[in-house]
Amino acid sequence: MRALEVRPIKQNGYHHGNLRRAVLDAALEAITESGPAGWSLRELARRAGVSHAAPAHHFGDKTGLLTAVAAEGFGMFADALERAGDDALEVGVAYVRFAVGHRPYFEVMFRPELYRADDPGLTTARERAARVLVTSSGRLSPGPAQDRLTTIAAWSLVHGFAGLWLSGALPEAAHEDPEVLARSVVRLFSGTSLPG
Amino acid sequence: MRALEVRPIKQNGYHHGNLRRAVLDAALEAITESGPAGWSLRELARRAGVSHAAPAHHFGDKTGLLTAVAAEGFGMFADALERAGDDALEVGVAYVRFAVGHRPYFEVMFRPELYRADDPGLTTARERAARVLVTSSGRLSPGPAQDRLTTIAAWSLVHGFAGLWLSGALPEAAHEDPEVLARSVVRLFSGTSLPG
DNA sequence: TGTACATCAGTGAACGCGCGTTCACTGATGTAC
DNA sequence: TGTACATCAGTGAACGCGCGTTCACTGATGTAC
Repeated sequence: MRALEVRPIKQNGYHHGNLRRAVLDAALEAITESGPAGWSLRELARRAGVSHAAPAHHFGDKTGLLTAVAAEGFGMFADALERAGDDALEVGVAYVRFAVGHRPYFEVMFRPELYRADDPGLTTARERAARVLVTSSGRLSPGPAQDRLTTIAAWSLVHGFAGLWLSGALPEAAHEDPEVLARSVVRLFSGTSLPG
Repeated sequence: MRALEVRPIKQNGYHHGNLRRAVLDAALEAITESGPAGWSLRELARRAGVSHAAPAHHFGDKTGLLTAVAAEGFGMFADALERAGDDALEVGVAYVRFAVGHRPYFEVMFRPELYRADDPGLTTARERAARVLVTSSGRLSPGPAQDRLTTIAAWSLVHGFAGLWLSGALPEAAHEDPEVLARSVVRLFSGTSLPG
């Protein structure tokens, strides 16, 4: 499952050239509108303007397609966290930014029952993301014995904030910038909160 | 949608007596196995041993059924949080305990796109639960200006922990008691963490 | 440069199946008298 | 206590539809010579 593979775009009758990408994009669109379960392979084919058998040709079945989505998502996610560096605050904010900015990916990534969690590319990217979380949160730990708890707490905090935001459970915050709010929340947690 | 209504059980041919409850229980079972989207009304009818038209008779459609599940879930959830009292630690632990112990309810409750979020009974119960969260977390706030942030942070923490636990994202914790681990995590957050 | 051929991405017709919905019907229950 | 009737929960046959899957086919591309 080489999710990030990009092929040259050619649109001449047979040999679409980028059908795999087109179906993935249709899937992301459909997930945005109806969630990871509210559509069929035939609907994706319709959206992508290809024959109804084409998605199965590339991905086998829905699970294969969602595995590709999750793998691509974890790759982008790991990149985003790594770009945030070693600082726990920035990594936390990047976590939320990714979830809000790449909602269809995020919605699939943390529902492993939707895809094949043992996909090698996916696993590698997920571990890469986890490494950033462990490293950055470690610096918040009051002592080595609390390292693991601190990582779990920091991860829970940003993951929960993202989930609550995405589900609309924070209605009073609907018109705030989620990134700004997340920054305040993480700052409060990490004990460097400023008054006001 | 009076989700908590209980009728006398009578099992004599026509007039099942508790068909509504039977279909709801079948739905909870199906959600446990396949998530909130991986089944049909006809499958629930088969599970409950009633005619295939019966679920629609009671709930209209899938959305109606999931509204009943969410309403019942929020009712139980609010009860559980209220039982935990004013203490933020105990409320946080009760939050996680509910999520882990009533997974199919929890999985529906925080996906409002699955149900009619304006259902009156549901709304009332949800607000009741929110009140407990606001009240208990307020006692952790460093000052009135941080009350709201503190509530969001505390809520995010336990919500995120529950989500990560349920999705299996904390594999190294798979054999620990989620309630014990949650207690440690919340304790760390609330600044009363004990060494070890 | 030209021809023959293997490969394989993508097509589209055909299939059987489970779905939600409709609707006339059944029969248990409660109530009126 | 007995009878007639209205109500309505639940049934089951029938429907049209979209689904995933299969499979013979098409035609663009790359390669060998």
